[in-house]
Amino acid sequence: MNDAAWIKRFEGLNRLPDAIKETLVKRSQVVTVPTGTKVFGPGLVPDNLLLLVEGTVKVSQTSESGREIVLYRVEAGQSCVLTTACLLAHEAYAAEGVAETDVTAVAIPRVVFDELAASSPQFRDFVFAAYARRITDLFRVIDEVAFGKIDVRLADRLVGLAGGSGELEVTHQQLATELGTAREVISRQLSEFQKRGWIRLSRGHVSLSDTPALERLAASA
Amino acid sequence: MNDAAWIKRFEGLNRLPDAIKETLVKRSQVVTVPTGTKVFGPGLVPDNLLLLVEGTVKVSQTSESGREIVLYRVEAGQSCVLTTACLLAHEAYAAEGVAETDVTAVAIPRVVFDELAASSPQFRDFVFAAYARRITDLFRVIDEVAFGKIDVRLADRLVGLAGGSGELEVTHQQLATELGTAREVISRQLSEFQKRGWIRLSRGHVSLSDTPALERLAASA
DNA sequence: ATGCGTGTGTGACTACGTCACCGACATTGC
DNA sequence: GCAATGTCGGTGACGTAGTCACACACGCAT
Repeated sequence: MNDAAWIKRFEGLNRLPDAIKETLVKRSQVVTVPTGTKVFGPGLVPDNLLLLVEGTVKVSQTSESGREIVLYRVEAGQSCVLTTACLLAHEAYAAEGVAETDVTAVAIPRVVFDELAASSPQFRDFVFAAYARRITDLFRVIDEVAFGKIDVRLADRLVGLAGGSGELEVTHQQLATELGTAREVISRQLSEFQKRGWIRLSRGHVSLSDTPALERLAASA
Repeated sequence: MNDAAWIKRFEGLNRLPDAIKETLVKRSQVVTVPTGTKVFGPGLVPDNLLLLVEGTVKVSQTSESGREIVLYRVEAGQSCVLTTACLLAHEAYAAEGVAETDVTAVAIPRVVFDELAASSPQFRDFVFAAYARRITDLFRVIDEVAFGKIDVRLADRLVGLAGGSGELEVTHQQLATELGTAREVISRQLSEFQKRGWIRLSRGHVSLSDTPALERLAASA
């Protein structure tokens, strides 16, 4: 019962009454999945709500034509809440989630989710706040795809993905997928960034040498 | 109590127990809003969930740059459910909803919504099913904007907007807004359709003369 | 008729996406 | 070591979509 520790990681869950916390801990299960695992996706009717304790899950969508775009990432302390809609509506899911790192998560079974939603206003708040966040993310994606310039979007993504180190191991194709564009477009844009001295390129590797410059470009959205 | 008639219009609400139906009818209010009214939007924290009995609400998003794109429409028998996330998460909403026609709707106050969510599994199902539908819509928009060709998207939209009559009163600019693109692009595309004999154009008016052709193009998504 | 606001047409240009292809590099098996 | 193979990245030519700067057409009010 003392692994209730994970609850602290989740913004909205602290406020839950102790009785509810207990149910949550007792009736859900801590699971770990290795990098690359498909957490949910078309054909997989999910029957758990996942709360990510550690790691990140990349949620992306693949169109009929086979092209792919990253919708958002679920980070530690967040939940795969959009799956709940399908979870309860028994619908197939158009997007798929893949573990980008080794992931530790708490899996809340459908029935438990439903009980909690019934019994705890705070839990409902938690769920709807998570929804609001994701939907906002989707709105942002639509805005960027529809109206954004790729140099700006790419700069933004590079900074976002690099984290503190300024080093990232990605292929041009992977970056193209992030933004839902073509590999060549990314290649050319990266060359341009390199020419300006903002990054250094090598096979499967990008290293940011002038992060502020990239941030400035990204900010000019 | 006999205006409970509207409940029948909503797919998921028929299954509600009578007691719940009664609460719903008693504690919500039928409202009518005229064409053009802003139903929700940035700066307006919504405190009602609207169930549309009659009319349609157009939900669109405007980017910082002032460009606009239509996200989806709420039709009779559906609900503005995405607002509930903000409703309960107390967040501002990035999108705005405008009554496209005179609208009759049932407004469920926040507290009633919360009570129903607590007390009725069927109501929760209804809400999450509505969510699933909207989210699916958003995914479709992303897919189309990112990977779709405008001729296809335009053909699809023309057919969708025209309804049975095959006549529609829209400016090229409005169609551009529908798809999140530029007026010139629409103008040229419409000219092309006209050249092929699929439509006839006049100021502020489009009349579909070969709907099947448009549908065929739209289907080749 | 004159003027004005809104809606539409057009050409030149830029940005992005597509296609076809080639060469560089890494890995594996020999 | 060398060759075979697969992945990754570079490049030119081209097509489609979005941008910019206009000019013109129509409807309405004065």
